[in-house]
Amino acid sequence: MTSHDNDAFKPIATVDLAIFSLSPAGLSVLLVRRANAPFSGDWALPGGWIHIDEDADLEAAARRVLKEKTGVETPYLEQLQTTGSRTRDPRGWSISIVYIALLSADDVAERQGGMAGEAEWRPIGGEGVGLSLAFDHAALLKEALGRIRSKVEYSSLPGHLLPVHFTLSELQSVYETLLGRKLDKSAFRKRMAEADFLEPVEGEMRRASNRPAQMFRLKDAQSLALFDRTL
Amino acid sequence: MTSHDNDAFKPIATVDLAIFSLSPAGLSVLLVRRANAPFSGDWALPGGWIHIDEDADLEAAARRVLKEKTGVETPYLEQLQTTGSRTRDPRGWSISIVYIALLSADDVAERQGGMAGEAEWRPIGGEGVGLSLAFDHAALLKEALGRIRSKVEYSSLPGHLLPVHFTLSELQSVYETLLGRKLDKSAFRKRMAEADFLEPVEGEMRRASNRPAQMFRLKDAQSLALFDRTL
DNA sequence: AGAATAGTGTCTTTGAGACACTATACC
DNA sequence: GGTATAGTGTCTCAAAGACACTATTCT
Repeated sequence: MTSHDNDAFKPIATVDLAIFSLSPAGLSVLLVRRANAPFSGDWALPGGWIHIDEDADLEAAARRVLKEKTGVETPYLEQLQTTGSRTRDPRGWSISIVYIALLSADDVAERQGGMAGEAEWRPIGGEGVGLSLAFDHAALLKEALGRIRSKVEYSSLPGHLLPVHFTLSELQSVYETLLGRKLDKSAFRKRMAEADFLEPVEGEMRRASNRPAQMFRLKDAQSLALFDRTL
Repeated sequence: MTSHDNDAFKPIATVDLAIFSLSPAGLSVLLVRRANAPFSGDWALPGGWIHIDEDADLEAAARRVLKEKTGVETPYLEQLQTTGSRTRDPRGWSISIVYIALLSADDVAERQGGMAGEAEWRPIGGEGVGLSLAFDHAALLKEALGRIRSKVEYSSLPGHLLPVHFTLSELQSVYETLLGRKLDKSAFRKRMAEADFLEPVEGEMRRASNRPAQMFRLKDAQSLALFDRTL
């Protein structure tokens, strides 16, 4: 047995989540207020220790944290990156494995009030949430935003933030919000048709005081589809 | 203090590296033969425990391992992903943070024989090295290859595998090797000029029994430049 | 001059963007 | 018919690929 089987030499390991959804104000992230030291009272990304007796693997740990904080079980979930250093947590050498989760608007609507206490959706303004966050979470959130904004250009990512059924106009609107620029309707529809990650919901139409619109759903709500080219 | 300050609840944490270079047979990866259990005698990606008294952060740990195994200090280094589960290491719940390193051909030439014993360059054939590897390292290597192959399409990645000075023809040839297809010379040169990550080495020319070729170097040997569009 | 590779110019085709048009509902 | 949004067609322009041509060295 080496000295490293002595647990005093092991770093601390947590899983932290950047959980995103759409609110009327645009893209929002879920933050929790810390109850305990360190950083007691500060806002932070939801997270928790890895439970080696309970979690089969890292993704299971991330899903457990997500379930605890939001009640949602099967969102889009992707590993972002891992940070670790001697100084990021005053309690000692610490590692954080960060995941990004995208919640469908349906999930968010269902869970109104059913969320863990002291958790709150904060809209994203420019670089972040305009709050100082615990640990290095402000930097982690910035990384997560960078990843999301870059993926909007070449993936089905925005579709995972909408309700399960949506129209092409609604989808285009989310792309425009996240990209911060207008897209051409004709070109957009051509790209969606090529990309082939949507399927029409037969018979379902969005009705209003105008021509009804075909509703669509993602062919696979668990994974992103990537485009050949950029939008 | 919670029960998780008891170290028996902490997972094991290691840093593992997929170190790539170019050999006459094409892209190669550095493997080491394990001296101790578990998987004693098997080939594995080079790696090691995080030394919480010595490593300031994860990247420092990766650089330390790289230096120990190859002697190289400043290659291109990027975090790939983190795996962790109860079953991947028989000693217990274990996390591996995986990094990709790209070694310049100059570094490899210098270190001939200066490498740690029982380390060996293995050429990549299709999906992997054609060996069964310790732990889940075969899957990790496959992920690393996927990342590399995808980045060749839209980044300066191949330039990091060449000697510090190289010609455009040599660079094109590496792109072609990694992509597995031929590229048009004219289009390739236009793209490289736009991408703007190369600078000519004034006065230096590759001489042979034909027209001499201008030599180039990367403007930044530590980071990748990304293209707007795909090759 | 011939061989070999470096480096550039041109033509054709493809695809994205701009924009206008048609379609179908409610009022 | 008027209005509002859905959905499609067309034209233009720019970028990418194919390919041919010129340039420069050594033998």
